[in-house]
Amino acid sequence: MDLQLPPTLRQLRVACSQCNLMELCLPVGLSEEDVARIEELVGTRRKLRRHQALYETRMPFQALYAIRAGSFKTTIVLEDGREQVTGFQMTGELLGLDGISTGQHVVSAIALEDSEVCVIEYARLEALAREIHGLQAQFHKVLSREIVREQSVMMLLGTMRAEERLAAFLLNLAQRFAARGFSGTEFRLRMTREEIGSYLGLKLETVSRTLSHFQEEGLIEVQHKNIRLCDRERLRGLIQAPLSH
Amino acid sequence: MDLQLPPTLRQLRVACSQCNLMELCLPVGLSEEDVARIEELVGTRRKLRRHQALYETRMPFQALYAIRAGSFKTTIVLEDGREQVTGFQMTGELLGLDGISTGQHVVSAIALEDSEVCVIEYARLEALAREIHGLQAQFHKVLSREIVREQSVMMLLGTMRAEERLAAFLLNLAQRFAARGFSGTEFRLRMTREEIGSYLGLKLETVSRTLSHFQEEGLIEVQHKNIRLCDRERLRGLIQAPLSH
DNA sequence: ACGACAGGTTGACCGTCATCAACGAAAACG
DNA sequence: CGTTTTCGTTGATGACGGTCAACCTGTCGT
Repeated sequence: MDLQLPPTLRQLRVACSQCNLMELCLPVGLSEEDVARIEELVGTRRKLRRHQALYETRMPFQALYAIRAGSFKTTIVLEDGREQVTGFQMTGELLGLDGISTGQHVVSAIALEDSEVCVIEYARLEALAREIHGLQAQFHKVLSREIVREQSVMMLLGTMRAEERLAAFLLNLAQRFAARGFSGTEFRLRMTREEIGSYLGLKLETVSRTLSHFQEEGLIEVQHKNIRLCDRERLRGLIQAPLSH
Repeated sequence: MDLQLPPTLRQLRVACSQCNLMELCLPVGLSEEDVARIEELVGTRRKLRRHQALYETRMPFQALYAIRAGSFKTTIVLEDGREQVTGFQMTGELLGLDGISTGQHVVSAIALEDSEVCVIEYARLEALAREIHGLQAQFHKVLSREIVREQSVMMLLGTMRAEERLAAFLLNLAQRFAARGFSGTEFRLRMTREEIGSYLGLKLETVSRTLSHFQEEGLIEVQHKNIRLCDRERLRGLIQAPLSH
């Protein structure tokens, strides 16, 4: 599969207004008129193969990326080599927000499968946000939403037990798949057990064991990377009432 | 101590340009001219007693708050009552960023001591940010910095052991005190062991034990809430090389 | 299509930190 | 100013999840 598309195809820009991700991406809530104006934001698009880095720690920050197709993980590494997955991103979500702070990327973004992103040059985004109130508002919401998301991960890592973490993780994935028009009860994990564990502060063996355990309990069905949620309610119950504390 | 100041004193607005926190707060990097313009941002100030809430979960979001004096913790609670401290904030830092996303506050902000904040009406901030490029840039950096901070907490909670967490916590506090012109080697904790533990994903007993252990090792001196860092280098070393893994 | 390797599962054992408990000290309250 | 409550320390014990290891399966690359 060749990533170098012929020039004609390459120029063929899929306008935001034509994109089926509009409700999930930056243009949310903008008027038709404003959407037309922000289309100039997306200069180019970029394709990535599985395992390829969109950007890496310490690289200079210049652009944000909206995921058009595929999915990513973001990771941060300690000096001693320990690595942590800080998030999994799906279509419509924005990558690169961490770079704004210092002008250098803090995390690395790695494609979990062959993927494509829209490149949003940050300087242009700032300029347009000064002109289009709706864009500014939406961008701030995206930033704030990321703050909130990370807070709930902190909650998960700080207070939850392994079962609860996995349950919360699966339900979160399900909800995001559903928001994208896919099944919220049956889906395929794009990441390995080790990546899940890294995100949840668990070892891969614990992830594997806990998934098996969920299956024995009839909560889910697991077959490799294919997941099927059989009993959402009980899964949800797991989070709220860990062990009748 | 009366919180109701006489009207004259109440009106007496300490302008941003006169505030000694300028280098830590929103005006960072702005021209004198621009600073003059953003002074209209701070409509009022608000004093809080120890343990008083600046805002709480689910309260409608309307303003951000810049800490003028004192310090805060932000906490999030799960339905089952479990609580987690998501951050400790000091002078010059901004509170309320979590509310932008949904228009409701997600966390609660509680004063750790008698404190004072500048109220920054969010609508005004957005309007001014559209006019003053430097303010927009700075605000985005603040949002992004919070994202990055939370990522390093995720790293801490996900991969570090109790000793490492405490060491990282103390060094971070020290650095922030130093940035504010206070001693970076001797300071007073504003929070309880339980709050520290909640933030670090540990129980208060573990926090207490680990601090005692650090003291035995000659790394720090602890007396109640007073901390003195005796050997920053070895403390730092603890984080990078946990147990020669 | 085949082989090599990454990814996943399961078991046995062990370490870190949580839990329960008792005590002591400081600080907040009237 | 004394009393009560909150906060902190330390000890004993145990559980949860980490570690090490063996084995299996699917997938990727050639």
